[in-house]
Amino acid sequence: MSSSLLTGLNPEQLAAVTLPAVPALILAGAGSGKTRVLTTRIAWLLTTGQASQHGILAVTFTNKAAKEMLTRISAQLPINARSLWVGTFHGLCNRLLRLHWKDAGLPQTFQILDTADQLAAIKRLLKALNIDDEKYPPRDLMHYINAQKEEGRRPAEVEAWDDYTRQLKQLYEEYERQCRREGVVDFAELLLRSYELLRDNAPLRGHYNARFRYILVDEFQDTNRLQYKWLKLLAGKGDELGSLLSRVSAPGPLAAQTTPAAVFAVGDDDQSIYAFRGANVGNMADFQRDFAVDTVIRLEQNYRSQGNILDAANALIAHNRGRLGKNLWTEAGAGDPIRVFEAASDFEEAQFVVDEVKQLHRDGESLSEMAVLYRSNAQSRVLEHALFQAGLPYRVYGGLRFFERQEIKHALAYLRLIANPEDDNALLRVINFPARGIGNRTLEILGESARGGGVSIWQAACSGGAGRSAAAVGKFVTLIEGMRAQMEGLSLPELVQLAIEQSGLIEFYRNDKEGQDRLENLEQLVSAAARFVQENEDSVTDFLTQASLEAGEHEAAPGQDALQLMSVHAAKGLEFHAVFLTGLEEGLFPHDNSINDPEAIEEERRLAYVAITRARKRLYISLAQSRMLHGQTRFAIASRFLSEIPEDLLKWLNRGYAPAAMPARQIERSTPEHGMRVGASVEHPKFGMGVVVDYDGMGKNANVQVNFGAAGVKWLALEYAKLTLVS
DNA sequence: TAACAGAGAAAAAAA
DNA sequence: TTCTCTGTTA
Repeated sequence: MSSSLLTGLNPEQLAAVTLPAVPALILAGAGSGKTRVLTTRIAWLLTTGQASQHGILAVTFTNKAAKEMLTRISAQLPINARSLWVGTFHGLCNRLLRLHWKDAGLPQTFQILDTADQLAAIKRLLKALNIDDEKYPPRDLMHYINAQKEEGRRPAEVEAWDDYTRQLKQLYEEYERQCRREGVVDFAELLLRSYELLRDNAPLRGHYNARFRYILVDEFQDTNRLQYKWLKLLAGKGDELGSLLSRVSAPGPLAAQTTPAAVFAVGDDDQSIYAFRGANVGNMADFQRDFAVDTVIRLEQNYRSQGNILDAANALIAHNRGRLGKNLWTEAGAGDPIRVFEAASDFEEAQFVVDEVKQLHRDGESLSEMAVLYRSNAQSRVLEHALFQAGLPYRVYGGLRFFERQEIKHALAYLRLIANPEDDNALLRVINFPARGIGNRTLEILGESARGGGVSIWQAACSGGAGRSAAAVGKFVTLIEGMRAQMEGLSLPELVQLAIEQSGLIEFYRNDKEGQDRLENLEQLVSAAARFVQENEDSVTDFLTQASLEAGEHEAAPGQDALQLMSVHAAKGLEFHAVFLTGLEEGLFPHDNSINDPEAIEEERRLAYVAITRARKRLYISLAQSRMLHGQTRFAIASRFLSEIPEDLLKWLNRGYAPAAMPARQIERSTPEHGMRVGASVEHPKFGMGVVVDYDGMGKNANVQVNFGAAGVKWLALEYAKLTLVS
């Protein structure tokens, strides 16, 4: 049985899959069969009887990855999906907290705030405390609080050195109080609370240490500090502070005496592209040190891309310093060169993509096997326009997901309110939606009376005293109580139906001339609830939890064969026959905001590496000399990343094109006497290559403004600056 | 209370 | 350019 499981694995994959119970770091390059190794290892542990379904925990970052893993395992073995702990960090923490809500100090039916809910809660807090939100922008405060939690710090552990930080700390504390009062937890809290639960409860920790002997981690390079600390605790590696605490509070035999679980960490430092949201690549080194890892396996054979594409990726990423080190190779041939197109404008670039896609499609490639990637979502507009004109079907990834849509959030807020009237967030969301005559003034009065009495807004609303709008508020209270009275004996989908009808949401969107899509989404919500009770229990809390933890897919409904448009971030983990990597310009990719920070540049480079390694057979790289950005035409030079790819791998499709062949659109200014027209390429002995952005003055007073990319944008006096015209 | 106009900002994103 | 937020006006 296990022999068939292992056939087709290469030596490194086989070694990883069949490792004994030791901590191991698997450096899995792009396209090296990482998911296969993870799932086969689980299947192998189970079939050889080394572990029971009970004893394995596997953690990922996205629901998609978790589902994929479960699907693949069950294709190899009959498993009980419930007894296997496979899920996202947040999903697994939620599972722990639901099981041990009492020990964790949470109400049994605690609700989960997503980012938008959290921000709303913080705004409300600032208003209640009368804090100037100019001085303490809600968004900044949210980041501050989340950052503290991700470092594992409660307000008591936060250092404050001046009035400003003391205030931040104070606000963090008030925010926690508010969450506790309302019975809600945010995403970071799921992690932190679950971490503290294990840290402070020695028997419980001992139980899970004894249970999960095998812990597998996917995308390890994306873990943040708290996630790593959580893993350490769960693996029985203790936490200096934690074991100290438990030694004081629980003398006697310690859980720390159990042998640590075998942590199988799979990651790729070269694909670490989420530092901006707290990912800490340093966890890979920490892991090796803390767990005394002496098994590091490199998966370097790539099964996805052809040679030239891999060579380009390897050469590019070699410019980063401090890598753990890896070099992808393939048995496939070199394949096509990388096609490079330098367009005069973003319009021309889009047209190029359209023409090539059409050609490939004519040659028999399906559109869904082709992707257009860009650094920032704003770039999709021009592309979409050109694709639309050409009548090519396309699908854009990004934007709002199903459970993030306003109509869905409104409907869920009614459900939340029925389930828990103390939920001020939910109440404020819908008390006047659809409009029922309860305005700001009324809400202020309600808010003050709630605060004064130390009660929820719901209770304040029930006790009347809402000023002139008392009648409207009373009607709202009656509405919600009416719904709650009727929910007895209703199934979840029936309850959803009831909520969207009686709240007036359906009627509101029916009368709204742009509400058609929203109506359909509300209907889909009822179907989603019906599906949920088939696959799970008929529980409102569980449904609301899933809605918070799984906001749904980013893509538009799949239907016909369509070209895929997405940001490079969104493309991670995917692969395509042909990839168009667009906008390879200084200032865009790498982005302006990264240009002065060497670490940020390295992350941009890893991002480019991820983009390149998405392609199987064909890779196109394009750039535009001029581009409409923020309503203005900007000129840029080619990205440094392009010059970091060996020339012999590149095939320039239009190098040395005649400016006359450029579409009329962009350069309307005539060429000045010195020849440095806007858009011209120039070279400076110190600043290197640049592009002329503007000029003024004549003769001895002539100045030109040049964008040198990395060296910045500079005004230079032509008389003194040693500028030479290149093109 | 709701609609509207003007100002200001604009990288990426999972749970 | 286009979206979001805020303050003003009907």
